[in-house]
Amino acid sequence: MNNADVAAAMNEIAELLELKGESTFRIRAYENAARTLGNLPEDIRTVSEEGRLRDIKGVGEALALKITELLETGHLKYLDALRAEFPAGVRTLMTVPGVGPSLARRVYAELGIDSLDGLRQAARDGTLATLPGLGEKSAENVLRALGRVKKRENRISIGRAIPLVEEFMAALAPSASIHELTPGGSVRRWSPTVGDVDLLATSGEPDAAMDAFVSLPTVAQVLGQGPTKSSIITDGGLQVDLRIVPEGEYGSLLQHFTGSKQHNIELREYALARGLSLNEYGITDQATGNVRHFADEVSFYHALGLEWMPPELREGTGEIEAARTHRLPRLITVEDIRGDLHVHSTWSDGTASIEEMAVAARDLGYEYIALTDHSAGIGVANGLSIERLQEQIALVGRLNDELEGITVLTGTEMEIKRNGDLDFPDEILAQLDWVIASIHSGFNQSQEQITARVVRAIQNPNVDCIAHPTGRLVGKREPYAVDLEAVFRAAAETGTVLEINSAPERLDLVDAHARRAIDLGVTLVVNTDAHAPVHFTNIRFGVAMARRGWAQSSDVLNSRDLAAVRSRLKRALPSP
DNA sequence: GCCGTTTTCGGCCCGACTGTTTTCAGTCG
Repeated sequence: MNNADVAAAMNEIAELLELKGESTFRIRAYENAARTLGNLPEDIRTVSEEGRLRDIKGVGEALALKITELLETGHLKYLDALRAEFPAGVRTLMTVPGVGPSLARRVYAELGIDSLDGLRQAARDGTLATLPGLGEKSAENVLRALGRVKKRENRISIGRAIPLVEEFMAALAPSASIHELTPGGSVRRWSPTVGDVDLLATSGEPDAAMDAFVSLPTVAQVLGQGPTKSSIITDGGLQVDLRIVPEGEYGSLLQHFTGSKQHNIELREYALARGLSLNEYGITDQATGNVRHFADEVSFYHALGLEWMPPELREGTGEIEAARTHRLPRLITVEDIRGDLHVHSTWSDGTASIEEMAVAARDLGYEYIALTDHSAGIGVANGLSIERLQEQIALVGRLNDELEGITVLTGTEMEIKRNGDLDFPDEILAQLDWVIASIHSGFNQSQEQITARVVRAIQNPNVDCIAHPTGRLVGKREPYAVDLEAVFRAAAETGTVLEINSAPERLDLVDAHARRAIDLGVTLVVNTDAHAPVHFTNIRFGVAMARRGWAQSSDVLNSRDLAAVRSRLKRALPSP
């Protein structure tokens, strides 16, 4: 029973309460708790044992009792009772876009349907259209929507979303009817995954702009079209919404549709307490009814007495209070990055030579890279033996004599083996400039085993860095069961650096973890794990995760120059 | 069900679009 399990139970309760038609506020309380628990960097069991459940925002007396019961017994009577009211299939009906709790409840209660197949049948044979308030069109829409049932896998990584968004921007930009155009929502916040894309525009002729939008060649289906909002599905299955307001209201439009939902809820509660009501068109003084409009976001936030917040911070995790009290972090930027400390070459599983990688990095303006080919223990990636590693060290020495304008550090991405042993002996590691240790095997080990492996590597005086510390693959593989809190504490104590891996399929550490690590005094490094020169551009995704983790340049090792990096290495530090 | 520089009770963000309705509920973000 870990944080994700407890969060899942809270979410299931929320969905079942929706089916029952319970108070939306009670439902929201469970959803809030689920979201908070899902992002909680600490192990919920520790929090519970130390009697601090009530300190978690959104957890009151009732939820604390339920969480405790869940942790102690593995079950929750309240949830079991709710489950008994609806067959499991009824909940899956709500995964159909357009089918909410009300329709799912009625379909079950009045037609006895409790599966997607049953719903499809009823939509086809006309049964569904017989329900009061529904007609032919509703049945057609349900039938079509059954083809795009909401699944977690339907969210795409930010790495896939950004190029698609750029294509849309390019296709719409030539239109005379569209003036300003910016992506909003999870794309603008650089969320690790994106469910749909919001494009935000100003236009003098919104109808013409919407016509142009829904007529784009990539559009497979038009979900809706109006003067301020239109929605389409691309042939790739991605939903894209276009929102349009007049020029003078662009600031509030951007703010509103950048979200997040939680940020907006908190911002509006903050505004309401000051007699102001917010929407996408402006700020309304509730006493006078006067509406003020804003052409840009900065003036919108200033009108509320708040500093402008970078979109990456807008997740409802304390950013509004920080903006009010002028305590926002000065977030790291891509321009701050001076080198990449996780780079592969053809010596292991990369596609370019050491020199090609070094030259590509230099062309980006970097001062240094660390060559970190895999060690032999990984088995599959052409890992280096001790003999090949020593050949490589010698070659890098010669390369550094020849190369102008960039320094290649010798290094390794060394496997932490299943039994916790490291792949190279200490006397070999001591010859390297930079040592990364990481896990590519034994993902299913217990939390105790995996944590012990990582902590043991951290405690090795020759290990500088742990790469992709949770091993997760976005939308494909859950993190292994490592106790991150223990890892962060060990890393802080020993001066071991933890990586934010920028590869779009990894993004590991992710935002909330990075933030917790920083709070505990850990130094981070943002690397691309480049296996080809083109991968260096992925740095923007890793920097985005760092920004979402409230990281400043001082928190990130490779924002420093080479001399500062060298002096920060573990072997250069006094013993803890 | 949570929460408190109005409150321990009475609030809880806000609006667009659709389909089926003669004024609105449901769904979504």
